[in-house]
Amino acid sequence: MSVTSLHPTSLAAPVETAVRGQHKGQQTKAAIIDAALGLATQIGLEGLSIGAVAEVMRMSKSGVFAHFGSREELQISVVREYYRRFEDEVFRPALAEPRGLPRVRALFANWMKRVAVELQSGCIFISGAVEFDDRSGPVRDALASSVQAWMSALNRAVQMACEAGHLRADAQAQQIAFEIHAIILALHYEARFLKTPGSMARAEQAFEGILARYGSPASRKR
Amino acid sequence: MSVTSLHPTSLAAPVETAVRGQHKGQQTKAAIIDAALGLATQIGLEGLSIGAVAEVMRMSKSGVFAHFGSREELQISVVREYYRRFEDEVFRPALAEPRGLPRVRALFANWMKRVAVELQSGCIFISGAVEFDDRSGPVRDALASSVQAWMSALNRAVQMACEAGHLRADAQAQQIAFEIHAIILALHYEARFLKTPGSMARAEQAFEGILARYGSPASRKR
DNA sequence: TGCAAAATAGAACGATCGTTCTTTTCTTCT
DNA sequence: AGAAGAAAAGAACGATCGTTCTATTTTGCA
Repeated sequence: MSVTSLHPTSLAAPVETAVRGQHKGQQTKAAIIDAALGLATQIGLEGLSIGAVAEVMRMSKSGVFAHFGSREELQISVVREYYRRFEDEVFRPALAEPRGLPRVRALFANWMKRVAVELQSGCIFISGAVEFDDRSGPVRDALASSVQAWMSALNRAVQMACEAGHLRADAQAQQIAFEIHAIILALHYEARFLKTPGSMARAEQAFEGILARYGSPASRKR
Repeated sequence: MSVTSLHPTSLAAPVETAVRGQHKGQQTKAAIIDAALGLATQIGLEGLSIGAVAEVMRMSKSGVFAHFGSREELQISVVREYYRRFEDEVFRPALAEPRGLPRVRALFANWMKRVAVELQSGCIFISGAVEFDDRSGPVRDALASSVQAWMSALNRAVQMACEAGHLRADAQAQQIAFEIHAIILALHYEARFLKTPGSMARAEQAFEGILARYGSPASRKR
């Protein structure tokens, strides 16, 4: 009798009330977004289904659904999380480098590092661009503004390199950023889809070519 | 009585037996592929559904289905048709130009022309690469081999330009082809998804930059 | 410890998908 | 013209999708 009154099994440990001050709902929501991001990098944002996420999470569909209220909101959360990680891995570490060419080099190097990992998993900014390029709505908006934010950060870094005299003063930052972006896209295409060997080295060489072409006359002498 | 015995409405005209020697089945199959290609360029190969094709064709789902036997076969037919048109519009006209730099320029110019049109419709070689990059099966194979065929044609043209002395003899054709491909991918991304103004001009400028960098010392003098 | 509130589960819905099977209509050839 | 065969329609299937609603369980706080 004393045993049954204690409800020993049904009363789970209170999980020390909170992990980093978060309530249970926010924790599992973060875990869901993490799982959904993993799925989305493989099968794309459009292929992302609530049922698949629920299976990975070992939850019910409605349990997952309740955290977002719609599939679109889940997709948007995934986009935002992806952007946050991209910022952490590619953009922020490069701020440790001095302005100008060193920072531009660091940005490209970090980007390449990330792509190297994504050759197995996939990049949402690339697959999403294809999936939403002639659609409209909040998912497309979240995706486009995330990419825009990153692209303009890259632009600023290149611009500073021009102003610092590391790149030709008359060079347009947008042109250089365009060509750097092009290299990453081609690397992704050839390595991930066509599985062409040596793509990483070709991307590196193409980047050096851009620097050589737009390098300032001063820096070209040495 | 004489009227009813004539079945005036149900007896359609025999369509003068054949159009260009093709039987009815092959005609409508070609029309279906054409409609499916139009849909696939907008919503992708994965989004292509038999029901949507049937609606465009004003046919029943099963009527469309019977021509292919499976959705995969329809997708493969679309890929092949797309390749055929790409060959006709981009590759074959460039063969009229003399080998070497003129032909490489023509290939790029034709490619740009096609992309300019595809900024409204979309490119299956790009969207398909994203959709099938970590999948396997006959659709992926058809897609990859089509792209490979085009890429190696581009490679050969660049190689001939090197051998003709129009480009540096020590330049690797694969590297140059990689960088040209990169420009097209970035143009597609920035113009079609981000809708960045001036992308076409940036792509042209990037191409000239490649030629300047890999131009042979001989041709650089003039 | 107990109670309100949050979180999750479960079942069901309408819709769409690819595919199969059967029946009807249209073509083609003799 | 009429028969044989191809082409298309129509209905139905199982599966999966996002979403809604209700019931149950779990959590957090007084």
